Amino acid sequence: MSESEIREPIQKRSIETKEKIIEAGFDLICNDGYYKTNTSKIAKKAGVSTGIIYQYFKDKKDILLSGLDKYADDIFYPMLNISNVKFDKENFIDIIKNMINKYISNHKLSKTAHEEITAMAHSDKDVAYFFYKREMDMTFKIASALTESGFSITNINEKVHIVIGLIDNLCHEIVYHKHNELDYDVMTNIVMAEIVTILTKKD
Amino acid sequence: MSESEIREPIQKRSIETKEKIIEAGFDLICNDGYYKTNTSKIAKKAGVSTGIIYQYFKDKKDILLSGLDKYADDIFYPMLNISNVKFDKENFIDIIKNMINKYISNHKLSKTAHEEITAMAHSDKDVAYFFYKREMDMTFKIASALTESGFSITNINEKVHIVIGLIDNLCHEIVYHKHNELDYDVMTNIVMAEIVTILTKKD
Amino acid sequence: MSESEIREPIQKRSIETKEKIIEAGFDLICNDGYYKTNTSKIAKKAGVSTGIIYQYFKDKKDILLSGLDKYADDIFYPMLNISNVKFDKENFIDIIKNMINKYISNHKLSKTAHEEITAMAHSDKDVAYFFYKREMDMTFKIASALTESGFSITNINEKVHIVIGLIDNLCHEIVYHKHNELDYDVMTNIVMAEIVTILTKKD
Amino acid sequence: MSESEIREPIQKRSIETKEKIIEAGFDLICNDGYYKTNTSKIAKKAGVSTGIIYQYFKDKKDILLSGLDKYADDIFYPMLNISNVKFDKENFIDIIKNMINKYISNHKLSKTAHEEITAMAHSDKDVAYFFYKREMDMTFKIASALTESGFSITNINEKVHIVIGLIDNLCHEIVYHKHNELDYDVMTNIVMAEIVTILTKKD
DNA sequence: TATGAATGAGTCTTCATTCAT
DNA sequence: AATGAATGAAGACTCATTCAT
Repeated sequence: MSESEIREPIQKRSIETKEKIIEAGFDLICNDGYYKTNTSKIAKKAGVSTGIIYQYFKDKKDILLSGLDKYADDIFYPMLNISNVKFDKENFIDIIKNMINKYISNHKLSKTAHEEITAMAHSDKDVAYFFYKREMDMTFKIASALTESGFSITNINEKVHIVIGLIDNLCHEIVYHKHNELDYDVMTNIVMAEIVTILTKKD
Repeated sequence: MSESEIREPIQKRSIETKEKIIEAGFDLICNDGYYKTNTSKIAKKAGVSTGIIYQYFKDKKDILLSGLDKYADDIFYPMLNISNVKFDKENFIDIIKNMINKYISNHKLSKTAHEEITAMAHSDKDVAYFFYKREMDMTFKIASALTESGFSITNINEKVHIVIGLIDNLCHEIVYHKHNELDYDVMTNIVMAEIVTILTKKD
Repeated sequence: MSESEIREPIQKRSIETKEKIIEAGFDLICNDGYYKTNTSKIAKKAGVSTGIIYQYFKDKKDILLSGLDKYADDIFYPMLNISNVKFDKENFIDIIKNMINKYISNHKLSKTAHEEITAMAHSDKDVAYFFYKREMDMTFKIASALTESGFSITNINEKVHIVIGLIDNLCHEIVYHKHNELDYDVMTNIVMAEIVTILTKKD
Repeated sequence: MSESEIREPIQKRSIETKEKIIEAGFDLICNDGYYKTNTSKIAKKAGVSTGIIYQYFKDKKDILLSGLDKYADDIFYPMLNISNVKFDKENFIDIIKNMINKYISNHKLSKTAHEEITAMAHSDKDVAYFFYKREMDMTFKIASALTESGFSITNINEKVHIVIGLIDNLCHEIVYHKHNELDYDVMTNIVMAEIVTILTKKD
């Protein structure tokens, strides 16, 4: 029906406007949730009119998706930057530990963001697809890093994927759940040991 | 003063009405998602009037919470029933395997339900709290079962919690993601082995 | 998507509400035009809330269509009532004359209504279809009336249809255009004579 | 004071720009309807910026009106060209037949255009006025042509006007309605005969 | 107890028009 | 003379909740 073309900004001013909308919109969605964020709030926060939003974005969700493109790596995959550091047998444990810490501190930074976005990833197919791809990307990247660092691991993708899940769960548990009955230092050590086992054991 | 009290049904008919609302509401929410389910649909499906809903429930979310109370165990923790089966060293692997299969088939049965509810668990604090408690319950139950079956495991709660997470991730991956690049049989075997390692290794 | 069922009113109150909305909506559309009439004006004029509109009507156009169902005969086909009067060779001219007068006076009564609705009939496919059917209905009715009154006319439907068009044009011209250069009495006489010729001439 | 004057283009380029806007705008309005055509689509189709539109046109409707000035004769009064051909008693029927055919084929060429513009003529007073004048123009032109061709007809304007209406109705019926119950060949013949009667009968 | 009619604030989105460049 | 970014009021429609019966 409405073939109102989405404009790809050319002028500097409009590029800035688009960025402002993404930033404001993503920020609100991360803090308040997708359903509690409305376009007028986004416009207000971005300091623009509501109308302009629909010149740069197909709809509200498009803002979220753009925000993910722009910020998801920082929020969800901060370890990818660390992984530039070469893995090697000696600093292996430390690097993993580092990744976990980085991951946790990052979760803490944007506590609600993780939750709100994760919620969307479970209920919205576009967001789900976004993460579906990212997860594989990350898996491959880490697998490559390991291989390049001299590790020779069978079924490496499967194993890395499992490891990422382990870390994810651990961090989530630590940041959000705070089950008093669990000892997180112990848990972290178990997970760390597990990771080592998975990645080094011959099968 | 004139706070409209939520009625706790006493008569049989009232109880049935309340149950019908819970069932209809939870079913719709599981299938379509919380935000796409409205109270009029729920009333229609339950065969009651919209007005009556607010005599048994505080608000729409209250229906979801009630539904969780009633159905969550079946949907999210089907292995708890299996766990009545005693663990022992010999059938240990089989039982785990069974749990995983049960878990997967259950996920498949109510594919969207898991996703929609998980989404809520990440964005709504009440639902989050519900699962926060359930997770610990399940952890303790399984830990007890293991202990009663003669296993002697240090830091058992932490380990079981990690194991549950492993299984959860695996099932989710298998049911929803279907990353073509991953071999799920291999992945399942790795996870299985991992579980055994975690639960049996002396630390 | 939105399966918000349209309610068929049961209670007396709701039937009245629905009628009020149709009346208010159709009246506004007839006076101001479809595009200048908005749902909140309709609600206000009907003395109801905007929300209730969408329990009885699919959308704004549904109100128009309902209005047509209810009022179109009075506005567009007032001659149909007259046509109950039997045609016969003697009072034939008088009856036609009567029809034309009735038609004209009716046009004058609801001057803008005719125009706005005619506009819609030319731009909206649903409204077009509504009149598509009505036109044939009217043609058949008049044709039957003629036949029953003893007229024996070949190709009667075609002829009646043409006659209706002639009357329509004449009335429209008289009511709306008022071309000063034309003598409407003369014109009426010509049209009348023409009608007689068409309906009585053997071909 | 600071009324933004509408510019009358003098330079060749400006004139071309204005023409492009008229063409694009009128084309879109004819195809999609006035309300479904927005200025940004017009600008895009014309290959100009939205801003420039308001330097040549007072508002959106001004474009439509300009389009009518430029194209209406071709679309709505194609027979006027034919009427250059002299009427005479011998080829009279053929010329009328020709006019009808030309009219019909023209309607078919721009099916939606006729409908959309007719709709506007019934709902917008400016467009209505445009056609109000054109109708008389055409009536006079054809009347003159007939007179010049040696016909001597009383009340010629009234008669020609009625004839035009007959043709209009016929064509509209044939092109848009397609009532299966009507035989259009028969109908055309009746109308043709009628026209001859009207224009030749002494009264 | 129960009904279902009614509310009205709130949502996303559109678009003619203006304005800074 | 021209651009295209920006405006913001207005529109159709939704829905959790309340209320009259």
